[in-house]
Amino acid sequence: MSQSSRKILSEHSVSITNPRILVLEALLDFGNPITIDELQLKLGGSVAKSTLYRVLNDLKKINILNEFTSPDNSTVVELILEDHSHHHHLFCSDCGEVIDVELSEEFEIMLTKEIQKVQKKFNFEITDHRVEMFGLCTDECANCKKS
Amino acid sequence: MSQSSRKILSEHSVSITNPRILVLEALLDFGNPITIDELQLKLGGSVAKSTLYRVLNDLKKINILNEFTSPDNSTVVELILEDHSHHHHLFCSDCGEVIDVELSEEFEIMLTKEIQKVQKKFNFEITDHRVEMFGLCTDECANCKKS
DNA sequence: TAATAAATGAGACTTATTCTCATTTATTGT
DNA sequence: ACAATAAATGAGAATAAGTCTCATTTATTA
Ligand SMILES: [Mn+2]
Ligand SMILES: [Mn+2]
Ligand SMILES: [Zn+2]
Ligand SMILES: [Zn+2]
Repeated sequence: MSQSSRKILSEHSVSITNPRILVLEALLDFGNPITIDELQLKLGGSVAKSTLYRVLNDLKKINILNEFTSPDNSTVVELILEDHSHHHHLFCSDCGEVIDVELSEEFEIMLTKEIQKVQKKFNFEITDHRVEMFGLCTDECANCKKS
Repeated sequence: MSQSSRKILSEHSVSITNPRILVLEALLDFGNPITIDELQLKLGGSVAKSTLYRVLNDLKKINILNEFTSPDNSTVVELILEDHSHHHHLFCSDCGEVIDVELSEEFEIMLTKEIQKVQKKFNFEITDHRVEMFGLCTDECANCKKS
């Protein structure tokens, strides 16, 4: 693990520093999309707040970090790994969990065709897309209030 | 216009007040998704900041306002009107413009099927979804830097 | 029109993110 | 391994979007 975070940094010609290693390892270890709050908890003060944000920006710049806003307005980040294929997200409106979702290849193909139509219609160059789904965990979620 | 904003409010049994009328008319007049900054500009100080946020929350509560975050992290709002059908959004990463996009019915049907699969797989109750597309205006945008 | 509840404005407050700057650390060439 | 140099860090100040408080104004209703 310590190896792979260093490797990731050197592969992207970014200098290898302790905060960067710590943040990368926290992200690798968690393995799922994580809010910045949770990430800070996980780091337990080992990285200064200002440095954490700087490191996250560094990772965004080298395109290995994806950041988005959840419906409750918390900032969520996730590593983009090599084996990590294109996917989308499912959000629980109650407990705030964010789940990675892969949609079918046929669906993605159809979406690509739609995007091509939109590009033409609006004379846009579309470089990325996102499908987000919102709802409620209906089962065995310890954090969801089972009203 | 003054009529329809009053009508909207009374139809939703919300009391008719000046700030609510002013905000609704600004949104109706603009007609497109608008950032809160732009909305404040358009209102030109006629509504206090605290009141603006309260009014926007009121409109969300009666389900006639949609709010989302653009890729540059500004908050965007848009009215949900009766004639306003289900649609998605296209964002210019350069000038920040947000454009309403309707995708084909076949696409939406296929997406619904994908969502059903996801519901089963994760035991979720999915209530809403969003498709977002990101890119660049390639033409005649006064605000886009034509690098 | 009077009584009552609801909404507003002004500004204080909160809090996520950015910024500053003195200090520490990583890198590179010797 | 070492010194020189540039880059990164930590601590905390600054910024700013959004919320909250409370005294005052306004809408509703009878
Ligand atoms: Mn993900
Ligand atoms: Mn829209
Ligand atoms: Zn849940
Ligand atoms: Zn543009």
